[in-house]
Amino acid sequence: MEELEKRRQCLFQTCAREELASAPQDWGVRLLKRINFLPETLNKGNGRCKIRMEKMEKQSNLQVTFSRRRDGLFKKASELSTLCDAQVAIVVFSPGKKVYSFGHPSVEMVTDRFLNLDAGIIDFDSDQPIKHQQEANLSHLNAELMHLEYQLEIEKKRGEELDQAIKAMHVPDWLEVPIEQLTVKQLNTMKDALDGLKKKVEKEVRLRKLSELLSLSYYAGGSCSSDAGEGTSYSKGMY
Amino acid sequence: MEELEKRRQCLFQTCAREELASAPQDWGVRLLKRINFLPETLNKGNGRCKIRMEKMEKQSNLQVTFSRRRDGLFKKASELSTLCDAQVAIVVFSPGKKVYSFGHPSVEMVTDRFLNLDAGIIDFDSDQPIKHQQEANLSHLNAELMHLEYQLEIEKKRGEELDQAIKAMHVPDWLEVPIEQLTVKQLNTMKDALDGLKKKVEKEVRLRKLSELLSLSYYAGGSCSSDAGEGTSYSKGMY
DNA sequence: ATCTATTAATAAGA
DNA sequence: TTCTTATTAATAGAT
Repeated sequence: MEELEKRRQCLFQTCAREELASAPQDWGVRLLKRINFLPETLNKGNGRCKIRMEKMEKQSNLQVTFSRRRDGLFKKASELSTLCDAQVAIVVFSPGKKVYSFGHPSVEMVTDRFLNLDAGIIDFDSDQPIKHQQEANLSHLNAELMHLEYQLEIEKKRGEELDQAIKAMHVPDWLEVPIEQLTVKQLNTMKDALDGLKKKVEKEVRLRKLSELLSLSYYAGGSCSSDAGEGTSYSKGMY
Repeated sequence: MEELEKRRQCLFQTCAREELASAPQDWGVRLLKRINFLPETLNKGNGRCKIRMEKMEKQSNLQVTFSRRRDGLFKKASELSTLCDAQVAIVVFSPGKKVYSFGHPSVEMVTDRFLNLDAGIIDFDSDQPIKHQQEANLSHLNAELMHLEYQLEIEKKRGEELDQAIKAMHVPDWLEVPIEQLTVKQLNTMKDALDGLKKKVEKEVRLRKLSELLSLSYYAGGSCSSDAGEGTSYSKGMY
């Protein structure tokens, strides 16, 4: 087929260029991705897109995303319990007030165990059940704190590294924007703008390279496959 | 380099074979994957392998897998709560008897809600001081969390207002650069710079969220974290 | 803990 | 809801 032949040509030529000199381990995949990328018309369907980690606004998307991710979460939990012989319980309330739960061996079993740990053994004649409760709560909070402090440490470290990297790269003057004076929302907006510009730049680069080769335009048809499957105690209720 | 040459040869030969005749949409990626596969010596490291969904036998692997998947599970839960504004609680017991939990807004809050649904309304009669105490503690924690969420709400609202303002200003001038007049090299440099700046912005966002939560939390410098975190509590304890 | 290569999850659209 | 496609994200195994 001639479309195939065109692709071959394109591949050969690009492959013969010097950009492979520094061949990383996944050079092939990168190269082919780039090639597949070139003709805009080649991509017919929309694939998965990156999303921002914040509340979704569109109700329709939110609904379907909630379903998908809830299922995914329960699947992960199922796998964890299977692979590692762990007990897991999950309870999820959707914004629409529906409740979903997953439990291995059962939600009640796990939460019971957890609550008993958390509240201490409730002795019926002790004169200080309160203390038990408080201590349990305290150690719980302490554990939480330690974890959070650890996370903070990580963040700081990473931040410093990034600062170093940026300093080392001599950012052009026009990129110097007083980030510190912006709000989070502004920063997000800026990030989007940067993404857009970056894509623009990348596209320009691709077009430049392509114009040196040939002006090929083709389209593609194709298929894919998927799989799924699992089964564990999986309850879903509505209230 | 001769390794590169080997790869090229391999690519050319395979590319000339007939197996591409039925070229699917991702033919390139598949092809290159297969090629990377061919010469064993070209694969430096081992990548992810498929695993069977059954109890892992090797203790060493089990331990690390448990950690990874637990983290992954909590991350997914965090994302679910952030994206879909859902309440999520997870409790996990490792085979080693350690307990880990995740909750948004807190494990107690969600399990409470769940148990109340499950068992009906708790009697508020005063013949059970223990219950009273527990409820008092819980309501204390709950109040705290509600406060946090309220603050976040305010912050979000303010952010949206600012976002509107920004949109009204259009894209800043410094983003308008005459791409068409640059060389490929300049474009690449620019791309790198954009990447750097983007990372910087993302980092700033993270730090903002972090410091915001830090200043809100009144437990001895407690903090929260992670790129999805917001008001999510993330606890890990040992008993 | 890090790295790499692979599998798995999933955002959009129909 | 379910299917498809194209990407991003998670993670198994080795270092």
